[in-house]
Order: sequence, then structure tokens, then C-alpha cells
Amino acid sequence: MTPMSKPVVTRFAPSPTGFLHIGGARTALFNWLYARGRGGKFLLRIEDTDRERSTPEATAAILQGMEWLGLDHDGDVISQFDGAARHAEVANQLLAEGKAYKCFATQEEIAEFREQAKADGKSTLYRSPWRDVDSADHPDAPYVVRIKAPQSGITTIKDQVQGDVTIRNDQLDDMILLRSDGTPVYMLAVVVDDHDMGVTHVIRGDDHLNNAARQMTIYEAMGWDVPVWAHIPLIHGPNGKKLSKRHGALGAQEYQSMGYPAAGMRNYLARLGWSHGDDEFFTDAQALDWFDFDGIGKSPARFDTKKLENLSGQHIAVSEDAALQHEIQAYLASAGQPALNDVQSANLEKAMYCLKERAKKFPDLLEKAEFALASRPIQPDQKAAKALSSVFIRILSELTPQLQNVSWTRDDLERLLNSLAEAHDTKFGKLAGPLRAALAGRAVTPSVFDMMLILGREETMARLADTAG
RNA sequence: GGCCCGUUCGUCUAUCGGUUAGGACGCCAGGUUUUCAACCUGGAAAGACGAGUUCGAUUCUCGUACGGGCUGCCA
Repeated sequence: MTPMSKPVVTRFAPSPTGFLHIGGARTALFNWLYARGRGGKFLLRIEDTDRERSTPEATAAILQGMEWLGLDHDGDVISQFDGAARHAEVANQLLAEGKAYKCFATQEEIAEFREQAKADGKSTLYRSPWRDVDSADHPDAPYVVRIKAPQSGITTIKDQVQGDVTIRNDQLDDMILLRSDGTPVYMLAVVVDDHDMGVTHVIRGDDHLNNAARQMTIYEAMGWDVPVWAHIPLIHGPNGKKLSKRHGALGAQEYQSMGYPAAGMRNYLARLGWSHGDDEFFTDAQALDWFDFDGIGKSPARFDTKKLENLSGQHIAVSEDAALQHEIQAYLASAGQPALNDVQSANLEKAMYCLKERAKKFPDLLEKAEFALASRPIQPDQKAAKALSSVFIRILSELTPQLQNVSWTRDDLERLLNSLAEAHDTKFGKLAGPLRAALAGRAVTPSVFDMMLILGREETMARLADTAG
């Protein structure tokens, strides 16, 4: 790429037949990173030419997933189906120029041929007998339009990830451009749309690698510039198999419902199949700056929840409190849980500093935030109740009046608790459990001093009094 | 079946002919500790296999095995 080359335009082109799964999300992310990192455009096109399987619900789910991940696109969402007339126009132009032809073979004939070829152990590549038939000899019957693919020579896909991939042209079939009902097929539509949209770099799953060779015949027939190809390896499930719904592939949004922050998800997804030296944890700005084709690996990667959690926790720790608040509310909504009310939000905000560094996901954070979210009287859960034996309750009730006059600082509170422990010939560590239980009703919380500081003198004393009965 | 692609610790990866094959997550042991998380120290853990090229291969070539993809009037 020279500085003079035209601006980068990438696109993400999912078909709306289901949710945005993790592999698609990563493809979208790579396209987004490549374009945005270079001041280019990132477009979104919905490949809805298959009317049978495309649904508006799926489109909505994809859009929502993109939004959650923060992958904003330029311009309107483009519907591939809307361009059907233009696609047909191109096919007809090719037909007029003799670069495509009408094929009258029926689907039954072709199916029969394939079955036979398979039985004979021969290539199932279909060669239409109509390729060179004069139009005067055409029957009055339904037909499909096929492109005249080259039958000799080679086609080389100069791929930025896979390197040069060469395919013998005699392996290429005369693919269908227009169905017998006149509607365009995907293979034609992608090429026309990518050209018309000015897409300069096609970054997509390597399941399209072979298709690229076939699509190149259309580019050549039309005399169009071929885009830069980058076919990235697919993501596999934990079992090493292709990601599928059956193998637990989840929609991007389910990760939101599980409480992962979008920034952590982006970091993890970017790191899956792409690397920049030994960098593991990075910001969007860094990813944007670093992302390039030479860092993309050639082999498929497996999804690893543990690593996602680790990265997720690191991102939560460095996030701004206000941003975390917003994301947590969105998480609750996506998980179908009640939103935090104003009081809870305010308390959460006060407690955020000591919560965000010890949570991997939002549910962990909220669990530890329970002391700030709950209101009196605190109901201890089973584990907390166990810590509240009568002997400790007695010590706590002894503590309560002493809290009245102590200065409400961490140092003084620590001093007070330590001397109280000493007076009972024990260590502060022994007191922490019951105190925690009384203040939070939970066994897992931030430091008891942080809780006391956040709760304040009055509330702390009230909760201890409640516990002492 | 045909064609295409891939193969480094359990997982994600670094290495662009010469390294005790590095890092991260996870795991194990120990430490710290106020629960959880975090943190500190240490540890186990990898070049699929077989040839070839080379003074020297994880790295280049070929073959085998295994995995994946495509082979639709799906995208």
C-alpha cells in the first residue's frame, strides 16, 4: 500500500439466517479494525438473497450484536436483495457479450449426473451441454444463466493471509448467475455489490477461499478490479470441530447476557487468530494501530472461555466507573434482570473502585456489590449465617458502641478492629468473617474496611445492631 | 471421490535457517492475605510422522497421517 493508494473500504456481509455467532463477530471485528485503523470505511451488507431462509429477526439480532460489540458501520445497512435488478443487469450484459449463456438443463438432469459421477468415483463437476449451443437451437423452456468460466490455464488468488493459492481452471464450473426464475444467486451478487460499493479489501472466512477463484471469473468478465483478498481461518469449538449451534456456538449477545464487557470481548476475539508479538491485553486504540494481515494466523483457533474471562476481568478493572455503570445496566437488561434503581446505582458508583478490580464478569461484580445494593435488614445467606456464631455476635455487639466515636477512616477502623481482636485473644482475621457476614450477608465481598467506609458510620452500626438482634 | 487450506505446550500464540523453542490463559507447588479477586516465587507442559535440501532445520521441498473447507438454481 502506498500513501497514494485509494482509501480502504471493507465490509461485513452476514446472511440473516441466525444470530451473529462468534466467528461472524470476529470477521466483522477484523474488517472493522482494518478499515477504521486506516481511516477507511466499514460497510455492512445483509446477504438476504435467499428469501427462504432470511428473516428480519436474524437481521435484527446481527445488528444488535454488532452494536453491543461497538462495531459501527458507515452508511446505511445494505440489503443485497434490494440490488437484484442490478445483479440481473450485469448477468444480462454478460449474456449479451457472449461471456455467459443460457443453460436449459433441468435440476433433475444435473442431480442425476452428479449421482452417477459419484457412483463412478468421477468428478462431480457439471459441464453444461448448452455452453456453445446457438441461440437458434434454444428450446422454449426455463433456463438458468451460467458464466463461461475458463477451462484451461490457472487462476491465482493472491491472498493476504493464505498466500498465493492457485487453482487449475479445469476445476472451475460454469456457475449459475441467474436462477431459472431470473433471480440472481449469491456468487453474482457478492461480486457486483462489492464492486459497486467500492470494496477494496474482502476479509472473510476461509470457507470462501475456493469461491474467490470462481468469483474472479466474474470480475474478469466485467473488466473490474479484483479486490484484495484476505481469507481468515474459521473458529472452532472447544472440541476442535467447526463451530455450530449443535456444538454450543453462542450468539454474540449471549456473551453480553453472561456479563462479559464488550471491550474484553473485542480484545479476546482480536487475539483469536491474530497476534502482535506477545501482546495479550490491549486497548481498542492499540488494536486499531497494530492490526494488519501479517499478524493473522493460518490455522483455525478454538474458543477458550478461561482466557476470555481473564481478559474480561482486566478490562473491567481499567474501565471508567461511569462506563461500567452503563454497561452493567445493559447487561442486566439483556439478562432479563431488573434494572438497578437510583439508590442502588448511586451506591454501586461509590463502591465501584473496590469492585471492579476483583471481578471477571458483571455477575461476579454484582455478587460482590450485594452489600451496597441490599437494604436493611440484611438477610445472611447460608455461608454468611455460618460465620455468625453466638460468640462472634457477642463480640460484634461489643464493637458497635465503639464505632460511635472512632474517626471514620481506614487507619482508625483498622486500629480499632485489631485491638478488639487482641482483647479477645484472637486475630483480626477471625473477626473479619462475622463482620463481613453482618455487613453484607455474604461470604464474598470487598474488604470489610472498604464496606464500612462506603456504608458509613450510621448504616454500619445499624447493620451490626440488626445482627446482634 | 475431486480440488483447496491447515498442523509449535491442554488452549491462544512468538519464532521470518543457528534460541536452553519465548509469552499468555489454564494447571500444579509454595508465599502473601480479611472472604473472593488480585499479587509474588517456582514448576510441569510443544515443533503430527517420514524423507530430502543444507555445515545446520520448528522454519525450505516432497510424501504420509490427521483436521478443516469447497464441490447447490444456499450464503
